[in-house]
Amino acid sequence: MASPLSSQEPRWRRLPEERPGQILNAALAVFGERGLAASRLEDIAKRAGLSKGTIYLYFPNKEELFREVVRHTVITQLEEGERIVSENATSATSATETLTEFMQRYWTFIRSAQFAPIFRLIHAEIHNFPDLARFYGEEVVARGHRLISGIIARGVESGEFRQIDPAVAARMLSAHFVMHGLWCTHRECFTSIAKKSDEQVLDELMQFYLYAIRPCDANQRERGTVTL
Amino acid sequence: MASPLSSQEPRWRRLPEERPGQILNAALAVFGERGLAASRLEDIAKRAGLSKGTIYLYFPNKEELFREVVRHTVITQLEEGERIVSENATSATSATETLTEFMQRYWTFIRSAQFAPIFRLIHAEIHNFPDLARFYGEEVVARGHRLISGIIARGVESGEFRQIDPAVAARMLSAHFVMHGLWCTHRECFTSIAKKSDEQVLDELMQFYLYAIRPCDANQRERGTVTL
DNA sequence: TCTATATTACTGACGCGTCAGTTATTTGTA
DNA sequence: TACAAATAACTGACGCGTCAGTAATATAGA
Repeated sequence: MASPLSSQEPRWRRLPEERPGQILNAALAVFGERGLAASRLEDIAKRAGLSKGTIYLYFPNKEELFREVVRHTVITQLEEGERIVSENATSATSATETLTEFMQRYWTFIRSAQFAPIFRLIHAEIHNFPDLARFYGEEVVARGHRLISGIIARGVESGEFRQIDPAVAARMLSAHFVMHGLWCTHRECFTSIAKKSDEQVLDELMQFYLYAIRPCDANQRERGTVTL
Repeated sequence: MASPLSSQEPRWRRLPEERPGQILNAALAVFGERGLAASRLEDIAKRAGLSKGTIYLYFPNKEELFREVVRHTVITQLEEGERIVSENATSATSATETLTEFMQRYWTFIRSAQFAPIFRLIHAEIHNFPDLARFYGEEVVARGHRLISGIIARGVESGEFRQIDPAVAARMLSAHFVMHGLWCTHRECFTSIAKKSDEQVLDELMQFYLYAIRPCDANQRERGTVTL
């Protein structure tokens, strides 16, 4: 794997700035695969190209490392998400266009390497870390739903979407995306999507959802333009 | 909790027939709370009102116990589900009625004490137990989706539902229900459903989904009859 | 040379799995 | 019916491996 160490190269390099991030990434990967209890600090260290002791220079213990992994990952994703959304806010497009673009972004987020492990971890440890659970519920789920329902509400007002409770519609969208994301992460197990690409699945999600929130007449019109 | 033992009552009773089931139930509860690795056999034993050694009279080791917990729970639920569906098959009702009734049953299943823990466990251990993952994917998810798409297909044919790929529609239904089931299990964390009852959530699910699969004209008509 | 950074070797707690021993129940015998 | 012997069911303390956390040692880099 690695080239044989020339005697010149140091066995390791001092990189105190980069260590926390490296450790957090490695930890997310290992925690995500094995779960908190079954993950060994030594495996995390190996994955980060370090020794176990080094982890303890940056994190007080396994539990705090776990907390930081969740917080760090979630916050990183959140900022990334917010950046994306604010980019889009500049162009004053229709609610449908905004929503479509949002769904595309949302799907890439859901299908990113971080989402599935974090989701699993949070749901697995929700009993043991109520503080993280609350943090996740408030800062991620609720915040995300608020973002979506904002778009929906605008569409309802403009008549692009039917009279529907935006909060409900937001939950439905989220449920679709999260669940399909999880299934796609384990394609090999779930035959119904085994042969479909991420793009195909997204397409199905968008079509289904848009039909579900559009008023009857809009769907009528849409039907005319699309050939089955 | 327990009444003080009268000197007559034995410290324990021989119940070889009932033991496996008791152990499996206790194990599901503990595994579901703590996860596989963090669960101690002694806690499971205590919960079942037994000592640790007794577990080893019925199961070879922790891992096999886990396998059996998943298989047993899943199969039990599956049989229950099938019983319910076959009951309903006798009455020749409309696809909409069948679907509505199915959704009600499905929701009670999803909201049962067993569903959330099993879901968490399978998703947490999917990497470590590929055999269970395949079993779950084939025998539960795929089978369930086939059941649903059968109902949908009938509705499409009869014109009750719009022209939609029944397999896709089945997945969407499932995604809605599973995800909302998980959220409802942790109401305290998810503010958007914190104040809603299970019945309200089901109602929202049904209304949203039915709109999404009905043809435009049916939704038009429906709109007339329902006051918002 | 000095010290912050990293490694390696170690310790102790914890929990799985075992098994010698205990208790409930059944069966045989009077 | 009564009680002893046999058996099946169950218990809980202990051995042994594993791993989080720590102490002692090494090395990069100023």
